[in-house]
Amino acid sequence: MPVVSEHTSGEEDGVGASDLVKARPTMLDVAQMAGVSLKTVSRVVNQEPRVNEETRKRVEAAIRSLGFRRNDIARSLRQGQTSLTVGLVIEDIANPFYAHLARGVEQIAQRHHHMLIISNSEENSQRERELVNAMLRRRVSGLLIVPAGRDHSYLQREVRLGTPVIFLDRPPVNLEVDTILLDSYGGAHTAIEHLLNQGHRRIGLICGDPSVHTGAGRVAGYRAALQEWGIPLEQSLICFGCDEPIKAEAAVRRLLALQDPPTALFADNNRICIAALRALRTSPRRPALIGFDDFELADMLPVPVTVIAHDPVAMGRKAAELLFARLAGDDRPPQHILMPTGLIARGSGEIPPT
Amino acid sequence: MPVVSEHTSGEEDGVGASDLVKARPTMLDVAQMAGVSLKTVSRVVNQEPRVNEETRKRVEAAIRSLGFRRNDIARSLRQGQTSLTVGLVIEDIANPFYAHLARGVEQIAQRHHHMLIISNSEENSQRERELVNAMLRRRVSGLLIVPAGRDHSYLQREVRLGTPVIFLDRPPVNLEVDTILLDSYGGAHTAIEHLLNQGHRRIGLICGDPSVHTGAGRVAGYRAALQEWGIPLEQSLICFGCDEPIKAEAAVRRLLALQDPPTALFADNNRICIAALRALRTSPRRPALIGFDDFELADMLPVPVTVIAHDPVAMGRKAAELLFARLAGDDRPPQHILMPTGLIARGSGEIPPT
DNA sequence: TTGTAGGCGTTATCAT
DNA sequence: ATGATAACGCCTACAA
Repeated sequence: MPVVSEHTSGEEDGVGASDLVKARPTMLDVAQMAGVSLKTVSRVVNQEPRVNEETRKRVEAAIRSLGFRRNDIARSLRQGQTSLTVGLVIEDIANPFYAHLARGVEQIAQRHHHMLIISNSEENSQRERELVNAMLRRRVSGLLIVPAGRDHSYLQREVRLGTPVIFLDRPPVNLEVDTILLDSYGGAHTAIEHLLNQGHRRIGLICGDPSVHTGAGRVAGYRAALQEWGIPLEQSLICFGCDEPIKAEAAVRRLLALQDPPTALFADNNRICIAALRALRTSPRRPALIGFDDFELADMLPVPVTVIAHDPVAMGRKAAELLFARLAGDDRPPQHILMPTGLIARGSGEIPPT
Repeated sequence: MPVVSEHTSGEEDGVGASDLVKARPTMLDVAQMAGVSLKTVSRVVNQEPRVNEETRKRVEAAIRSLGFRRNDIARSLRQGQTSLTVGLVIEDIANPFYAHLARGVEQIAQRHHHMLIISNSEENSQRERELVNAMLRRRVSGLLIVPAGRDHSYLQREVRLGTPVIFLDRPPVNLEVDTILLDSYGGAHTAIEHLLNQGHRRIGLICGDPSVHTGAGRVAGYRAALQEWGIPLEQSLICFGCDEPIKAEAAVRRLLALQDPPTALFADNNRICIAALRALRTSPRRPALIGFDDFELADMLPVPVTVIAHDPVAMGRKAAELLFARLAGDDRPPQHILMPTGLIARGSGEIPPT
């Protein structure tokens, strides 16, 4: 891996040769100053072995003196298809789940001397596609996508061309590539079973779009657990479309106002869970509550919140590791990885039915 | 699970053909297929005006058929110095403050058709410098930096070369560039004054490294407010070096164990504040508490937390807007912008002294 | 150990 | 309206 020496400073920092000021020095400039050929500069810059110690010193002096910095754009144009950059498309970096995901990705990217381009799709499939295309035009080495859209056939050609693409949190549609998902089904199943074990029989479900994969998996887990216990599904206890906090709050209030309200709630994700907590604050009732996704301060709330937890940093790391394995030649068939979840009992999920 | 047919291609899969499969089409390929010159393809791709409608259609068909995607690396090599990318160096994207900052930056970057490279310095000045250099080698259009290091003269030449550089949250050292800071002094002053107004006279301060600019400003605000009220500074009430949660927790416990413990605490930032809350949980005492930085769920805790709040998204936006103004030719002298802070009283800061 | 020639994929310039 | 040719800054291949 070629590394460039990057000592600056030591130079005249006053006004200096103001004509030279606006020109970014190239290897040619360095070569001329050092009295060698461009190729020799290239050798020094890329720490190639066969360079005379004398020459190297002279070139390095010129590099420092000019403040030369290798142009990685030109480098990657010549050298290969890649720009030592990976692209990450998420919904919103301000959501801690994605921020942690990004953290994990970047840890691995740094290790492989890659930088990370992050873009927010805002859950808009049109934007997702534009962002992906913009990244591909910039020739990212690979792509990590939390998809918003429902059709990813537009990536088929790119994948065939050899760009590693990995889907996170939600699977691709019309595309067969590596996919890393949370065990939504298992997590939801565990949560519901936990509530059933406490004696709850009427369990409300507040979730977002059930046609999104994560939503579907969690609904399926909810259903399966109830069915295993022989408890009939009650549609009035299931609230869909609660993606925005306001809708989730309203849903909770509606559930609690039912003639025969649920004694427990299961919240589909961190944002919905927090919205539910806000709704509960103004309610006389105190149903049990379990949320999918752990979140900061969950343990510090008046009733500490029981959650289905997982490790988004590990998920990001795993995805990035897989991506770099692909870049290194790993050509196994597309992998489907399920990240485990676990219940953390803190109190809110252990409230008995009333 | 939808499975996609994976025919490699309709071509003969001989040795020669498989080479074509791996080749990303260039403008030349498109030109040949459309029977025009490379330059005409370029005109179509870049939506230049003087192209015959007929020709344009033919070229567009070829583009679609080949799945051509302009190589922005080659483009920016030729066209100018920039890669339609801006770099953002922060401490840790998993910290909500930085995540929101990044969100604001990206909003503006998207508007200017730029992508965002984000990197975590982990509060390491060496890493900061490496990341900055890596970004400059990639010829980012501009740089947004939350600095970890204490010397930024290494950026002087780059700044003189015309790359806009903007410092966020902390000022540069040995470098004169645009800087956007929080009003640390004013925020801390407001917080302490608020506590003094409640009757508190012994106010503990838990902060990180006081030589970091934000820390220094907050300490100064603390000092000034006390001095204005004629209250002598007591060193035993001031805890430095509490960057890690464990240290902050220990500091709080130590303060509360004093013979004459403080009746109120001021926490330097969001992480310290949360650490303080954890320490207080196991303590019989209930001092008042105000934290710098708002954080999610602060209003939902058993004692809702009074904070000095500000708007990190707006800060990111402002920084990015300034950056693009610079790129557009704005050559005013380096700007120094102070983002306002405000106190949000929620309860913890209104506990009376005991 | 060092240098020369050519090309990566695009855009700019100048013809036609 | 279209095309030929020369850059952009670097690296690969191949001499010297």
